[in-house]
Amino acid sequence: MPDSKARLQQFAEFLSRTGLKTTRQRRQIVQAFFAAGRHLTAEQLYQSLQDQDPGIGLVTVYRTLKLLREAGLATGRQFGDAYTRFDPTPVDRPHDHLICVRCGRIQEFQDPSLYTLRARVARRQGFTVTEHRLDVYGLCRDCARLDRPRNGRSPQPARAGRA
Amino acid sequence: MPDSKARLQQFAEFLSRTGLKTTRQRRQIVQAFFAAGRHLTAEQLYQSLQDQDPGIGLVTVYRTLKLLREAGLATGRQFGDAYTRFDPTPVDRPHDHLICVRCGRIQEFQDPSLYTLRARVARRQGFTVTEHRLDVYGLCRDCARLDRPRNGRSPQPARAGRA
DNA sequence: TTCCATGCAAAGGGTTTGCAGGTGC
DNA sequence: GCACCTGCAAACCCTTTGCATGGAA
Repeated sequence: MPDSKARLQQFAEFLSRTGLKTTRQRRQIVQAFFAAGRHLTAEQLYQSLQDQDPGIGLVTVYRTLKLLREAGLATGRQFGDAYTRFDPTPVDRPHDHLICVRCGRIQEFQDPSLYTLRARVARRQGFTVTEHRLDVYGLCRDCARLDRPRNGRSPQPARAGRA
Repeated sequence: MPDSKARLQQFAEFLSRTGLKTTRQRRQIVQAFFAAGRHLTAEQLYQSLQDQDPGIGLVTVYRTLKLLREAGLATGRQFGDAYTRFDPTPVDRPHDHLICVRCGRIQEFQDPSLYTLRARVARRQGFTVTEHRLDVYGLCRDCARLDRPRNGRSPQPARAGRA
């Protein structure tokens, strides 16, 4: 949670600029969002707020996340399960994801050469790139280790259901 | 639709191997699926079948697509809208996607250096890669052209709602 | 003749919307 | 005080499931 203050500020400005209001709920949701880890679902964010203020509805969380996206401060992604997961934007550094198909763990990585590739592909196809998303699927170190000796299935199964 | 005969054959084998039955509906759905373009939604596949046989239900299309996935002959992807889109598998060549955020058009590309990148990233993070998925978002040639002179919004808006 | 398959209708499940009462500004 | 907000419940929408009838083997 580096410059979450600045982010809160940005959101407040977005609200007043758009003629919207700063409410207790929005403040808390946005604060919790920037303080939390990445890849949160609306439900998870909602849960994390219940402790400090049970009077915040899931619906308001959804609505606030929508505003955050409109403000350019959040991005939504889907990783194959039914949920939309949210990240702060602009993210501290652009990154992509490694997803363990066994335990559902999500690791991040960045590789600059991806931008070269992206530009090359776009040029060839007459496309103007604005963004991309790369998901790499496989087994994380722990799950790969468990897989090699034939161990039953172990780590927590992901709720996911990739094709 | 190169070896769609072979694919039909594979599916028939899968069915009998699993103790399932080859029905008129399954034959038609699978045939239409392999004959059709890529990235079809269940609904689109269903529509394309209505002409030749109105007696095929959407539910059966869903069920058959599920079987195709279990047989390893189809893959499902989500591109940011609510629908799951289906591709024949193993695909003629591995490919990734360029998605126009304006008109929803989907182009394909392949770039071998992606595999190098993927391997490098995995090695660094102790990950064992099985597959990946790269979606590049932006404007296709036509939409970019329409965007430059300030033209209202034009081409068919995607039903999508990316973050 | 035995299961499996189909189609309809209804249920699931994440997300959005309508509405009546609250609350920033 | 006028909009905008909130929370609840209900609606949405794609997809799946229950059930009674039909059909492959």
